Amino acid sequence: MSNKIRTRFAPSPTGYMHVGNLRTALYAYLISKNAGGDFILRIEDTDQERYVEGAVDIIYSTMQQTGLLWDEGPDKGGEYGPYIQSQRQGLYLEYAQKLCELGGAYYCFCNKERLEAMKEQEGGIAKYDGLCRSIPLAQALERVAAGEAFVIRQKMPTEGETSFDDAVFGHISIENSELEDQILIKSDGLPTYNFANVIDDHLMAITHVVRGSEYLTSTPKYNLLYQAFGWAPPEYIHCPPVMKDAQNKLSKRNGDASYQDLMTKGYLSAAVINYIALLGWSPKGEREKFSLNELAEAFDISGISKSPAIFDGEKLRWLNAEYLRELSPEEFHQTALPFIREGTQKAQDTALIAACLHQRTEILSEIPAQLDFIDSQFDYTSEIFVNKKSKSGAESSKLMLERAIPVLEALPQWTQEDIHEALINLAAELEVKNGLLMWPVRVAVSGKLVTPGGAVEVLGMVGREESLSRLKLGLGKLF
RNA sequence: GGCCCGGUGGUCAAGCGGUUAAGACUCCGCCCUUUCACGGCGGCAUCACGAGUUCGAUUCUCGUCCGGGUCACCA
Repeated sequence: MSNKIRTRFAPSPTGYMHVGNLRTALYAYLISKNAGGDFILRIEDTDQERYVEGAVDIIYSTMQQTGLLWDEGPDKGGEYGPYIQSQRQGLYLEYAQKLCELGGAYYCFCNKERLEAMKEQEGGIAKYDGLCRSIPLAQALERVAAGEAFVIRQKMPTEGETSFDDAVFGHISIENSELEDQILIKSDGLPTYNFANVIDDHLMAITHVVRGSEYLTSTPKYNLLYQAFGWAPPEYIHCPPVMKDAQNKLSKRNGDASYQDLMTKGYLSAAVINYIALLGWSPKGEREKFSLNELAEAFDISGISKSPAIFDGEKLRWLNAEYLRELSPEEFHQTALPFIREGTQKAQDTALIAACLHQRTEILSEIPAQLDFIDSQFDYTSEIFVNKKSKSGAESSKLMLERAIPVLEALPQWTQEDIHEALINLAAELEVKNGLLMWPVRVAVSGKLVTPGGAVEVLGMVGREESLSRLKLGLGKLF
């Protein structure tokens, strides 16, 4: 009826959602949304042995958190349901039988022993020899009725070649002699992935098939299936793989690149989506930051690259930092709060801490370690009072601390404004650069060379009483 | 091994026969500055190799090398 674009993401519930999967889902989503089309979620669980409990929930939650919302799916319904392959079982066998009648497939009664023996003879790599091709359909049907075990195989042409045009890779052509009579229906009656995929994509009216490039060479087999049924094949958009390094694809076993892992490390969902969109796709202009909606608007299949892309954690960090910085002070305070509390329980003014952290945080999980000086002070030596750039040394620090302590003690209120004013005025009075005074104050209160904030902020974070006591302690180290 | 695909700086990448070969991350330097960071400015660094086509190749063709994928009753 309509020419609406329909794409689908069709994962198998076999474990975690890694970045490569997520990117495929993202591209499928973007391609449909760019054209105002529909995005369908289908669960491909035809392999009962690899099914992992809870995997479906991970798929749901990941897609929801990232905003890849589906228009039709198992939980949502739609006019092409059901959207879980195990609930469509009977369907596939029916179509396979029909294909046998059409001459595109045949029943095969060869047992696994024969197949394995054949493979062994050929040195590990052997195509099925087509022994059962010659069994007349009527006879095969009788054997099936008699209860004999069988599979259904696709009948490949033996000559010529089959080709198709991929939206990314262009024209792909494969000799038919390379193609095996692949199994469509397994002996357990369930379809293989390749078969179920074709049936479902057709029945669900999928117009654009988006998937990894590992399917590139099997696509001719798909098209032969479409042809045998007399159906129009979809557009194919094969995506290059996401790599961990030059040799290895990104995978759960290789590292920690699952979406969930990134979330616990303190990455923002929007940053992850933005980053992986750029892994293998390049926008027209020079802009790199895109929200999901902006991506949908800008996405263009012609920008998808053919070559593999290595996942670069450095750049993700940078992008994540950009997203963090874009947050309003309130938003940042809120999202960082759990991490701030992990670093300090005593601190009163978490808004001040958040404000200091805001421009220095790349990933949230780095926050606690930066705050370790607040609740308790580490021991340090007087060496940290020496800083070349501030021209600070032991002698100057001693003097600065001696003068700063009474000034701070005399402060009626421990606010950032008052502390700042008092210290700036003191420096002016002593006719020294701010840095010369600020350095010893900051290191004495924190005990650290690097802190998320200057002297004024650190005093505020640690609090009046504790700060003064630490300043005196620091001064003591200088004698 | 057969077949398919790919190869621009360390990484992501633009580029479609003539460019000083964009841009981003990283790294380095300078400025700003109350440490670090942020921000600003500047810098280092790339067309895998060899032929051919062409007045001219990063762009086209072939070969070599390197890498990936695929050849399951897995998806």
